[in-house]
Amino acid sequence: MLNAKVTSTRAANYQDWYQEVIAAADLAENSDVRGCMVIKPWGYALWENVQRVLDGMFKDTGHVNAYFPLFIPVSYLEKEASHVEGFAKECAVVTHHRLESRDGKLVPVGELEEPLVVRPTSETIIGASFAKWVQSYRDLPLLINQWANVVRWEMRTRLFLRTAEFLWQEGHTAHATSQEAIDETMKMLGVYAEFAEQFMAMPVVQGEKTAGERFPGAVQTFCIEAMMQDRKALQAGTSHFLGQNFSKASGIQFTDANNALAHAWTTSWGVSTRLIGGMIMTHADDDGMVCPPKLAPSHVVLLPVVRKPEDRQRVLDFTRALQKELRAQQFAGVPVRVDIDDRDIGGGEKAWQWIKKGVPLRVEIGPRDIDQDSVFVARRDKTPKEKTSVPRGEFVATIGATLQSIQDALFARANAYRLANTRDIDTKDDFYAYFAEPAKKKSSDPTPIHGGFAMAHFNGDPALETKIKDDLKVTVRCIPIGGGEPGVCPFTGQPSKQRVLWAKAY
RNA sequence: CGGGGCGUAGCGCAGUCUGGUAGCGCACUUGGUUCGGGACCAAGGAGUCGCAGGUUCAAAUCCUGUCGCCCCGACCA
Repeated sequence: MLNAKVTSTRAANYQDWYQEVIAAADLAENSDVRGCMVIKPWGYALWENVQRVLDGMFKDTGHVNAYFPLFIPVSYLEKEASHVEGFAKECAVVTHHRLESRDGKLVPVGELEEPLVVRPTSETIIGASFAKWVQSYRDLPLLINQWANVVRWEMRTRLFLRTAEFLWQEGHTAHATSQEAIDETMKMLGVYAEFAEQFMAMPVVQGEKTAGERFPGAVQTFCIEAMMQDRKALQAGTSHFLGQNFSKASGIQFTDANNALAHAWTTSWGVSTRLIGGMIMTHADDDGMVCPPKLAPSHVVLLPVVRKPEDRQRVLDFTRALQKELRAQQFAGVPVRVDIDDRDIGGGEKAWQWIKKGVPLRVEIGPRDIDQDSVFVARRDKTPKEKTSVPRGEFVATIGATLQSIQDALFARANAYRLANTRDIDTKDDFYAYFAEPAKKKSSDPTPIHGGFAMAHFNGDPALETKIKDDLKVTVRCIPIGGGEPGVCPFTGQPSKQRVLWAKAY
C-alpha cells in the first residue's frame, strides 16, 4: 500500500516525520519479531546499491569477500576481556538444538554443551580462521570482507538506525606491522568518507573516537560523523585499529623475515543498513524521501498521461521508446535506471507516490508533449510545482548531467545545513546555552530541534566527558583528523591540543 | 529493570465512565464520471473487541488474572 502520507513535519515532530517518511516511501516496516524490521523492496534496492558500490571500492583496494559462521562459541567471546564487556549484555544465545512437542507446545530440548552466540560482530570467529591461515609474513596482509547480518539485543530500536538484527559489511584484516594496520584503518575510513560524500551526498567529519566511545577491544576507533536534519550526529561508519589485542586473543601468529615469532596487527571496519537511515535524515523533506541519484533504485520514472482512450497507444509507444533511449545512457558508470508507471490510477496520486519514494526525476508524457517532441520534467530536489518542458533529444542527451546536478545540489544543501549549524564555542556558558533544550508546552511534546555541532577545545578528561553527557546528553563525536590549533579547554582552563566535535548523537 | 500509556476490520481510531444488535476515516473490490497537483458518486467485502476466568437475563464495556506492544530512562552501529 502506498496510501501513507507524510503529515508531520521535520520542524513540528521530527521522530514522527521520520517514521512517516519510511512508511510513505515504502522502505521498511516493523515486523512481528521484537526489534526486527522487514526491509521492503524499495528500501532493499537502496541497500543493494550501497552494497554494489562499496563492494567495488573494497575490491579496488585489494579486499576479497568470504563468509564466516553466524554462531560463535561463547568461549571465543571470552578471549578478549573488553570485547566481552562490550557485547555480553546484548547477545542472543543459542542453548538448544532440538524441539519436542509436549502438551501441544514445542519445547527446546537437547542442550548444547557450549552455548553459541548469534554474532554481534565477527572479530573472534574470523580471528580463529585467521590463526589457521597465517603462518608466515608471506601470508600477510590478509584482506577480507564479509557481507552479513548481525544481532545486538538493543533495549530500544528504531527502523534502520538501531534494530536488533541488521545488515552490514565487516572488513577484517591482518598485517605484519603496526604501521601497515594503521594505514589500512585510515584507508578504509577514507573509503567510507568518499562513499558517504560522493554517493550518499552526505557530508561527514572524519575523526577519532575518545576512549569512552571506542569499540570494545580496539586500540583506536575512527569514524565518520554526519549531521541529520534535527542537527544530531549520526555515526555512519567506523574503522578500528585493533593492535595485537585480537591476534593475541585468537592466536594469529606468524614467523617474520627474521625467523622470529610475532603476533599480527589487525583492523576491522564496518557500515550497516543504518546508512539508509542516514540518507533519509540527510535528504528527505516534508513531502517524503529524496534519494541521492547515485543510489536511487530508479533514476527516472516515466508517467504516461492518457486522457482519451485513442491516445493510449501512441503515448505508450513514445514512452517505451524514450525508456529505451534513456537506458542506453550512462550515469555514474552504470546504465540509467528508468521505470514506466502505467498503472490505471489518478495522475496526481501517481505523481505523489513517486515524490514520496524520492525518485530523482519524474517525467510526464502526454499527447501535448508528443506533439512537440518534448517531455515534462520534475526534479525531486525542487518543489513539486516546478516542472519544465524539455525537448526530448535534449533530455536524453543531458540525462547524466541532470542526475549529477541533482546529486550535487543534495550535497550542497546538506553541507550548507551542516555548516550553518556548526559553531566554534569557547566558553562553558555558551556551550551549555547552545545545547540547552528549549522549554516544551507539555512534557509529552517532542523536544524541539536545537543545538547542532559544537567545535570546542577539550582537555581530554574522561570524567569531564561523562559529566557533560549527564548534563546535556552531549558527547564528543570525534576528534577530527587534520588536527587544528591548540587552545584552552573552556570547561577546565587546561590546555587542549585541538577542537573536538561535540553533539547529541543517535 | 523502574515510570507512563495502549491492545476494537489491513492501517488509524471512536465506543468503555453510565452493560442492551460492532461503528467511523483511510485502504480494498465492482460500476460509472474523472485524470498534466494527493479525484468524485454509488454499491460491496472485511472484526471470535489481545487471551483466560468471573459477575449478569445480557459484557468491547464491570471484576480478577495473564500475555503482548508503544513511549520516557539506563544500554547502544
